[in-house]
Amino acid sequence: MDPAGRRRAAVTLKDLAAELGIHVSTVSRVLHSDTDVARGAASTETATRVRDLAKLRGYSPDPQATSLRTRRTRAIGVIVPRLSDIVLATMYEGVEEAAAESNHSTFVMNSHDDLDEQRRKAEIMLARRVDGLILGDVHAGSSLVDDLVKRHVPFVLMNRRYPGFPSSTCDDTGGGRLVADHLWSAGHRSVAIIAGEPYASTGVDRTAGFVERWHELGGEVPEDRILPSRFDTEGGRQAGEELLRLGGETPTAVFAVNDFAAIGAMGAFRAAGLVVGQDIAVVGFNDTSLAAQLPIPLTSVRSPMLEIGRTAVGMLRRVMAGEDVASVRHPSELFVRESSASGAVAWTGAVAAHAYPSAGRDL
Amino acid sequence: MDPAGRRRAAVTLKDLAAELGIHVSTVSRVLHSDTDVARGAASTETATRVRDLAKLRGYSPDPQATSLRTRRTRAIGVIVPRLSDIVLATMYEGVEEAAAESNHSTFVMNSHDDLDEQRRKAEIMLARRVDGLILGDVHAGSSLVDDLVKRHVPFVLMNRRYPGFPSSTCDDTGGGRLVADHLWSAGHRSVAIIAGEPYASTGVDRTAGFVERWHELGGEVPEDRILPSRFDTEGGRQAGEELLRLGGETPTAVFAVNDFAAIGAMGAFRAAGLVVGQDIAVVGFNDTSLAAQLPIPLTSVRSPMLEIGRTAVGMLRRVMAGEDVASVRHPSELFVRESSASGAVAWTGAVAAHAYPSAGRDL
DNA sequence: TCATTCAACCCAAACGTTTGGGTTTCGTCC
DNA sequence: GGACGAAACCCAAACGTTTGGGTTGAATGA
Repeated sequence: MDPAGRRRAAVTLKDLAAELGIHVSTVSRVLHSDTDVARGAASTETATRVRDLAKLRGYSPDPQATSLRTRRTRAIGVIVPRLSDIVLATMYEGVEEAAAESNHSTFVMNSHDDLDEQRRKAEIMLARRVDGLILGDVHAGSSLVDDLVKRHVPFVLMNRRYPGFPSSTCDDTGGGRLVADHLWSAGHRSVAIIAGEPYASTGVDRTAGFVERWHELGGEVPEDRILPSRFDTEGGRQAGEELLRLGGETPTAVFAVNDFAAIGAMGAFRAAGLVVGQDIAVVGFNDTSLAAQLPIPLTSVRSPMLEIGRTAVGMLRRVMAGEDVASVRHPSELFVRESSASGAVAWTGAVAAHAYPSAGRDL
Repeated sequence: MDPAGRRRAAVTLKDLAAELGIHVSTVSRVLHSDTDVARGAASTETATRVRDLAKLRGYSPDPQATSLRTRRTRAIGVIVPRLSDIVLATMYEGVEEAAAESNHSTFVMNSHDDLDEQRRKAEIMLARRVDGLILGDVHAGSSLVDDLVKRHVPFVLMNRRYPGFPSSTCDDTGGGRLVADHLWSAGHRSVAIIAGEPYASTGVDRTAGFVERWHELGGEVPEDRILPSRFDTEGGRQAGEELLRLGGETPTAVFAVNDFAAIGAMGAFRAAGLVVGQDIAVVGFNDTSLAAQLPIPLTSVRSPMLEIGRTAVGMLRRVMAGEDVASVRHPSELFVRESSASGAVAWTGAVAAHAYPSAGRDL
């Protein structure tokens, strides 16, 4: 045992070649050959000898050496606002899974939704020579995407979209419409929206979809009832409090574009003496695992987060191959629960999971 | 613009050397020199010319080439149960931050707390030639750590500990003791514990700390009132329901070793008609951002998750340098909120943040 | 019989760095 | 005036792969 505790050097192609008495290039071709062997590289007998020894010695190619030679790292960079946001974390899980399946590895970094940090993190990724980028934090009007295009960096967007660039997102507009339909048919006419950050297409689209459908139904959403907010619980609470401070009648229903904001808003309403689900309906978005398990189960629109991540990888692979790819908007489903079941549902907590209008079953 | 949209090749040392009319090794030394220049590598004049041109051309060293030569990747691998668990995600944020500061990059993978997957993910990391590993998912009695030691792989543990190996964790035992003190002094005598997975030191230690202190105070925790559980909301709900199904008197207080399990349990209790904070006290662990914002704010022990992650990186760097390092247990703080404020606190939601006994201020 | 073909290999040059060792060209000292 | 030493460089090998192009030797075809 050496004092430094140094790891013993990994076995290389050269080692295998020497042990077999053949040339290193032959070993490489055998071990790498796409079209099985046959490629004229080696006899079947030699090929099996090579493969057997490789397995025996535990050979695994040095990715650094391979990258140096092939000019590809098989690594993709992922930038998200923050991984401690369960939505992005789940999307990233999908990314990691799909990337692993195609033998890519992933670097992920947090940008904290800061424009400078986005750029900085992207530069770090590129300095690491990633083969492509997945951006989960694109801001409306950001110039970063244009720069990346100019530099011929392959990338796709995830979670948030940006017109003109390929993205893997939820059908946020459609999701907003589902919520409008639900609340309207439950008899609500006075509503408010906790709309999220204005630079994020998610919140903007969900809000737009809701408003659009609400108008179609004959309703109206006053401007001052659409409150921007952070996406976290604290942001939802602040927006909820703000809403209560506004003059005029308190709305009978609130659509928060994010489950966490919804939870914060519920806290604010409860603190003001309102009973969520009776005095005021609350609807969230994403249907995170929490929503159904809350003391007052939260109505929410389920977005296929894992799938959004997986799709992003597939799209990126095609972009890296030079293909043109179209954006994908994954359909969403509404899950109605006690938080918006308007008094009819007993407060015993029995979950009435009648979905509306594109029904989904609850767990 | 080339048809494949190929990225233009990055500028290399050779490019710079050619343009300056000097040798590539000189450029390398100038740009790399730890002890500023002076090293006899080049004149100060040449050095500035080199540096200026490098900046101008946007030179950034090829990490693959560097790694190939130096046998170090400056990459560290991180394995966690799942990144969609906000606790691990936050620790990872700390890891990423600290790693970036020392110019390391990080790969992170999910093991889903599956032993085979742990091994598989570790192998993938090692195949990528990471310089070291941070394991956030070690299981009690796992043989993986021993194997890593045998293979001289530098690693540290995070989040969960394993006797005999360096780990960066929360002082889980102490946290459990804080909860015991709090509940005891609030007058509770009949308690139950939702204890988490038996293979995770976090849950085990928190439970042990609680029980230990409870005994010191003269209390008793019946065996059947310590329920194993998953760490998520669903797991907490199941354990809560199980608890209510048990015969005998319902406990007046429940300690869940994790905020999410606590939230699930709160749901179960409410569904049974119990008012959390009045009929039954609930305490969680980790003080995730949700806890304070819940409709019924949750008493919780705050663990410094970010710091745990940062510390893990510092420890790993020392392990990689061949030093011996001792485990670090980060102290925790109890934040008392309405969920365990035993009726005295009004249900208006006014948060009474009197901490006990090692007080912490609330946000 | 001899050119041709093919299988089964080998050769060597890259990819971009790092680094242990030269080799000049001075200025200085004795 | 020659030795010496330092400053300021250059040289070349190595890290582990990949890959376009050899080179054999035997079998085949006309």
